[in-house]
Amino acid sequence: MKARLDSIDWQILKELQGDGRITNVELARRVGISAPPCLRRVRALEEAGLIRGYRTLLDEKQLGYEVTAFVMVGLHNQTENDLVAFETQVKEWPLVRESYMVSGEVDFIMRCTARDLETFQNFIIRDVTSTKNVDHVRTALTIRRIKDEPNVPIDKPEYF
Amino acid sequence: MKARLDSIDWQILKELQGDGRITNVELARRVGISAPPCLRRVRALEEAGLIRGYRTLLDEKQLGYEVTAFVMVGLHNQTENDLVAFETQVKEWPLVRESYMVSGEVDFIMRCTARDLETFQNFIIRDVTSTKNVDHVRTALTIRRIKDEPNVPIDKPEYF
DNA sequence: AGCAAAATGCTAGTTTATTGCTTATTTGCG
DNA sequence: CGCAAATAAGCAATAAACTAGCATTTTGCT
Repeated sequence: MKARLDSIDWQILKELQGDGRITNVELARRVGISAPPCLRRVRALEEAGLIRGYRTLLDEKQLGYEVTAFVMVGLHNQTENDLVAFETQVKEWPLVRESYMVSGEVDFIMRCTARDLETFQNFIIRDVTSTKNVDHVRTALTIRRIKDEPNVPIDKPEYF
Repeated sequence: MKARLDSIDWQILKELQGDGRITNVELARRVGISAPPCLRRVRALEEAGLIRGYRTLLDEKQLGYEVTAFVMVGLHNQTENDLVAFETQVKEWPLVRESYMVSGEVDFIMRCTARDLETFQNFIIRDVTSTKNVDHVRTALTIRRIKDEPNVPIDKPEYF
């Protein structure tokens, strides 16, 4: 595992973020080295966990998932046991795509996707609100997506 | 553009979601057809917009981005003009990775990433709260990521 | 400067991507 | 039901990419 990333590594990460299916040859060309060392760097970045994986983004609407919503949950008790218990539950709910434990007025924020409003409402009523230790649940249905650039901005590394 | 997806298309999407860098040969093998028609299907899915793109997921922490937070913003006025004005602003903030307009107690939810807490706080104070028409701002710092599977669950399509 | 470790580029063999073409399958309609 | 058109699949061939091994260069340290 590398102790530190040089400017070529940063460029590699930047290019890969923009296009996860770029060929290694093209990637090498863009960052200005030949293909073999480029591939070795990518493998090393994967190995080090800096690259967590490669994903294909799909259009949820077109696939029949009409509803995206945020669900904010507050628990009654927040001992480590309570938190882990809720986490375990969250992981089992297929509607939950992303979830974070947060500080503030709520304990968890979850981004959920459902085929339709009814499915979502059933999920909230039957599953979420009825879960042990859940104090309050607030939902926010998304009306439109404003921005979707999950990428880290690798422009001015300020790092090397 | 295809009117409807068959089961092979669904399998393709499922496999690609799981591994965005799988080779076409391997993908074809998994879905049970030969490589050329498989590639043609993928291209068609891209063309139709069902595949929105390919991304590489990076470990933000390791890259020096310590802070991930959700910011919920409510506006004073919500005419279409006001909303669009705020959206335009959101798109220009590099800290904002994802943003949705939502219904409920707040108007916008944004997922933000910053190098450190100070950067984030400066962003909130200097940029967000001082933006025209912003009524209230609530922030929730993430303590840990519970789940991160942005993928649509393509298991029981109930669709074809 | 000089050595050791690490990284690069080159070459070549293998695998994959991609295209044109033919055959098979599905679809729609009489 | 059966035919014709349209659609999709498979095959073969070529171009491109992947990847391992090796010689060379660069880097980091004393």
